[in-house]
Amino acid sequence: MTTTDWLEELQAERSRLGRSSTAGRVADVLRARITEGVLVPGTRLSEEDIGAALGVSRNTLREAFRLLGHERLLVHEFNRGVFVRRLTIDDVRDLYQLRRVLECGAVRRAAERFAASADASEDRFAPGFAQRWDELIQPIRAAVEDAEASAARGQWVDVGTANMRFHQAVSALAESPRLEEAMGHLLAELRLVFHVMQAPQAFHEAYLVENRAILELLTAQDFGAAESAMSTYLDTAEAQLVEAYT
Amino acid sequence: MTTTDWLEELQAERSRLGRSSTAGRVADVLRARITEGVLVPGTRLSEEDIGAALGVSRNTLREAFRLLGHERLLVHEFNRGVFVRRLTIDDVRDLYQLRRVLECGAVRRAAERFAASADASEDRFAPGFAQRWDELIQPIRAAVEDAEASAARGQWVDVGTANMRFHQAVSALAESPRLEEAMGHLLAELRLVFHVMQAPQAFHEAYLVENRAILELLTAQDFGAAESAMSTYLDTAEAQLVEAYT
DNA sequence: CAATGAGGGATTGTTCAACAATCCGTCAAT
DNA sequence: ATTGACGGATTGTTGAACAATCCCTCATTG
Repeated sequence: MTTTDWLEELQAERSRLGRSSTAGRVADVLRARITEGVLVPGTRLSEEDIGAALGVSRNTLREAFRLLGHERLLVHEFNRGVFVRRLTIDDVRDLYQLRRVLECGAVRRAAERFAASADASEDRFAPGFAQRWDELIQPIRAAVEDAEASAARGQWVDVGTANMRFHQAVSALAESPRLEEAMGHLLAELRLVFHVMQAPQAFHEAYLVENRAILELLTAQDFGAAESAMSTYLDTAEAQLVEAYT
Repeated sequence: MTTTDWLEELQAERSRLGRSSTAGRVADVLRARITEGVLVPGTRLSEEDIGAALGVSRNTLREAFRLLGHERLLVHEFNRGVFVRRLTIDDVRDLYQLRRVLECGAVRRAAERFAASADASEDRFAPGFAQRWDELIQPIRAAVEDAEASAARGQWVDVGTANMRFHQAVSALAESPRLEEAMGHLLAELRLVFHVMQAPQAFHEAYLVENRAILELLTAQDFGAAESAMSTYLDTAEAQLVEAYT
């Protein structure tokens, strides 16, 4: 192990160090409450009350609000305060429009890079993409298996989070930090919709087999079929969600 | 013109009303300075100095910093201050990776919706997409013509901004507010790279004909060719930029 | 001469208190 | 039922204050 290896390992842990901002931690707490569904969409977050409850100043709290506002979990109305975002049907449609672009795009990028690294002539992109394929889809496989295990135990909220992790892992195939972050924000926003839905079992159960199918297609390196499977998945999910949302 | 029409028009102008936040305006000023290239990447933005220069309090200024930090124009290093973002080569590659997904994805979405609204059976998406096609590509045409006019006048910075508007307009084909916003942030980030480049003429001139070609393909409703043309465009642009950045 | 360690000035992180601006509900008037 | 005015409550913004941290300098040490 050379010196540079040590430094790279340390650099990977740096993110854990710089995390010590009060506003950031406050944002973490609020984000958890929102994604858990404790803070229902539409509720107003009073600066004074929450500041007193968390023991932080109004200024610091406002910093945290800005953070969550940019993640679209809160909306900030001037001179009125911040509210937990309430998504409209158009928002849901837009989110799925973007999911189509991001998730199918990630699969497509993976396919192109796989092909580019298969014939060794053109490896302009990350080297050895095809050789690393088994590791690359490992997180996807883990998410699918977690979802199936949780379903067997009847823990449907865990199925939901595992399902989210599945899609996050698929988007990670593009190996683009910005795409991955955009996908993370998108899924956090979608959670706001899922919480207003009843019957999580019927909703999540149907997607178990679809996720498994997409995983097998990716394992078989059949990218075209995987992309179209993802596309139809998103079509049905959007239709189901839009219907349940009215 | 019925009453509901009036209300919809007013609602469209609401965004112009709520814009009166001091932090937001400060962010606008700083954003302009950054995208103009006056604030060179790497420079530190002192809270005290800028606060005094703009006549705003430190707290308000920090809110503006946070806004621009979320747009990735500034980086915030704990206990050290905020700096104009300095992009690495990996950042440039990632930005183009995301451009491929977003811009090609937007063209693809447009193609799918065009086909869906062409056979009137399935118009689940926005109605009459194919009928509105001429209006939809109008902003793209305007951007191309502006770029050509500015090039004829030798105003190469205007060519650059028109070029940006071209790609923004292409991404707008998906009619997804979130995709459009993501594209806007992406292009603002890319401006940081363009400013460190010399010879704007040689850089932008080559893309005039390519943009025109993509426009003509879109006009002819040849979506497949338009998407692949955009893809090769991004390939060459990325290669050129990566080379110039070393 | 290189490396280490202590000191000090400058900048940021966070809090607090205060005032102006704005919103919202209530109530009276027409 | 609509309009207008009033008052309480909340947010927007500021200025000051103190603690925490960083960065530069310089002396020490081997």
